Amino acid sequence: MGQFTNARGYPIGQMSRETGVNIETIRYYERIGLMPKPDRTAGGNRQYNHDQLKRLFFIRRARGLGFTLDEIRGLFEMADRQDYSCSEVHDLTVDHLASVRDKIANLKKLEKMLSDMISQCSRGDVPECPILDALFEVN
Amino acid sequence: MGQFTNARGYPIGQMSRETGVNIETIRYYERIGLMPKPDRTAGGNRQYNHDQLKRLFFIRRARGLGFTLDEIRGLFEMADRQDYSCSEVHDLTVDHLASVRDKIANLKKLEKMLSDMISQCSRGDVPECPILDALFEVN
DNA sequence: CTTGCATCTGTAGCTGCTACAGATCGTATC
DNA sequence: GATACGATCTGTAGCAGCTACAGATGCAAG
Repeated sequence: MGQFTNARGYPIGQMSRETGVNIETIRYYERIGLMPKPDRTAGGNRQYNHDQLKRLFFIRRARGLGFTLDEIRGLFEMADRQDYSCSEVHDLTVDHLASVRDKIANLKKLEKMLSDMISQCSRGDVPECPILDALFEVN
Repeated sequence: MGQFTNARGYPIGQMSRETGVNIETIRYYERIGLMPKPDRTAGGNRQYNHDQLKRLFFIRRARGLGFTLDEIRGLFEMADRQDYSCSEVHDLTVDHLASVRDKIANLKKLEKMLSDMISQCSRGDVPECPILDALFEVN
């Protein structure tokens, strides 16, 4: 970060490069009210400030952790209230963790079913395939 | 299954009840060409046959295993060709298994990050929250 | 002044459904 | 035959969370 470079704010392309969030996605976040409407140049281009950069980083990290946009909105509301309580954030995160664990459990079941099916398969160039049979079975 | 009940085919509601696939979803599958266009009564209601019931079961099972609709289309194409080879099915399934394992691995990383964040949290009614801090950190 | 990339708005598409509204079908009962 | 009532019909729009255009401008360097 140069010392004078951002006196007039960051254009959207720089926001994108620094956070790794796609330009179209940044505009999308603005449209749905997750990012604030930034200042504009005389010509109409967006000019972001440092707080907005931090906010976008936050969104990106939270998305990376699998929070939905609505959950992120909730986190911002808590953070924006001066009196938010840490335990609300805690609870939201615990809920999210539970849903992640749930997904893991389901995927593991899947994994077992798929690998069982695969191990039944002789892999020959024949028209009898135990995998297709398993899927076609009516009972 | 009664012996005469389906002489004239299954109406969509029965297809739905037997397979557990939502009526709207069955019509959706038809629209995207995953289910064939069924016969119609004089009045225009859909009348399905047993093959179509099997096909819908197949879709439902494959969806349950996390195959995408496109992958299922691929499986049907293989099954519909008289000369499909079992090893193509095998390979598609192996690929799918790999993507399931990949998802599991990613979710496990997530799980660890979330549970670490949670264990940092004292849960107090204070405005310093290590969870929010972790998300807001710029570096 | 021109070149040329960056950005703009607006809209449509993606996956896999789901949810209407408003009309018609089909069957049982009177 | 009339009527009632659930099942089904078509068509369209919505959900999450983006992504991908088209066609018009902005802006900075040479």
